[in-house]
Amino acid sequence: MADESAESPTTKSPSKPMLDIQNLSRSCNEVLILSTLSSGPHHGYQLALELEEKSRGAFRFKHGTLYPILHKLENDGLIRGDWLEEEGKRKRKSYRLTDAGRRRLTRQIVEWSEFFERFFNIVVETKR
Amino acid sequence: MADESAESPTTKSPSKPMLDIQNLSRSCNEVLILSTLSSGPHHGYQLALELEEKSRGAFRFKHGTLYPILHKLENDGLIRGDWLEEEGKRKRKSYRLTDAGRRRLTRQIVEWSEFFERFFNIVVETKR
DNA sequence: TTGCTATATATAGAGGCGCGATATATAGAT
DNA sequence: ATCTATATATCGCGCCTCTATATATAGCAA
Repeated sequence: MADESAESPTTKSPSKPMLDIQNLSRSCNEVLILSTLSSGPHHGYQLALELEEKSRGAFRFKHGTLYPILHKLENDGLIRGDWLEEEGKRKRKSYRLTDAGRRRLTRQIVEWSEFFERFFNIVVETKR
Repeated sequence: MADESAESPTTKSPSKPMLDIQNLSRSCNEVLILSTLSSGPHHGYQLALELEEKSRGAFRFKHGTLYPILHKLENDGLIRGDWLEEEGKRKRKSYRLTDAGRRRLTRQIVEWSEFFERFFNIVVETKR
């Protein structure tokens, strides 16, 4: 929980900070899901397939990982899920981004960019 | 301690590797430490200070995180620590990279590069 | 000398999180 | 009738980071 509700959403200062290392996995999963949803609604199973395909096998979501994350994101108001029941199809839960989710995605991308910059700054410099 | 001793270190196919998302935090901490050590020996406390400084405050190692990692890295043979006792100084444990640690660092950098590439490929593409 | 701060290392306990395993259910192919 | 792919859900294990605590010494100030 404990989200960014304290800071002003409109006047967003870009100096704010950073992803902490302890949350990299959680945040990475979140961004990948939100990113995929930003191109349109997906259901869970489809999300996992698409991410695996688009990453050429690199990002494989396990079911035991994916569904709890989706529930959490929905609970946090970042995505919304609606059950679809179509003829001749298994019923599925179609998720789409909320406005809050879209804002979160934008912010997360900034944070990841900063993280990468600093990370490689240190790693490449010392390695060189 | 279940490391990668099973796979051949020399004949490593570069097509396979990749960081899994679940290990991002662990691996990030590892790379930052190994990178810093690649420029010369450091003791623990000094590592934390230097990383915090070089990242302009972004990467802050807590003691409870740092020392267990150092012990693990030493246990895995990636770094080696020697106690230093100098006149008028607290005794410190000076760590330096082993050959295995240097190899691990090189490999980790490749994996992180691939990770970044795929990550941004997905994130930027869908966001655009 | 007493106390405070910075340096320096160590570890136990708490909490979070992904994953493996397992369960349920249906559509389509063999 | 059985198997596989689709589709969602949840429990418990294990790993990992953090907080808190402990130990120890050097240097400085009261």
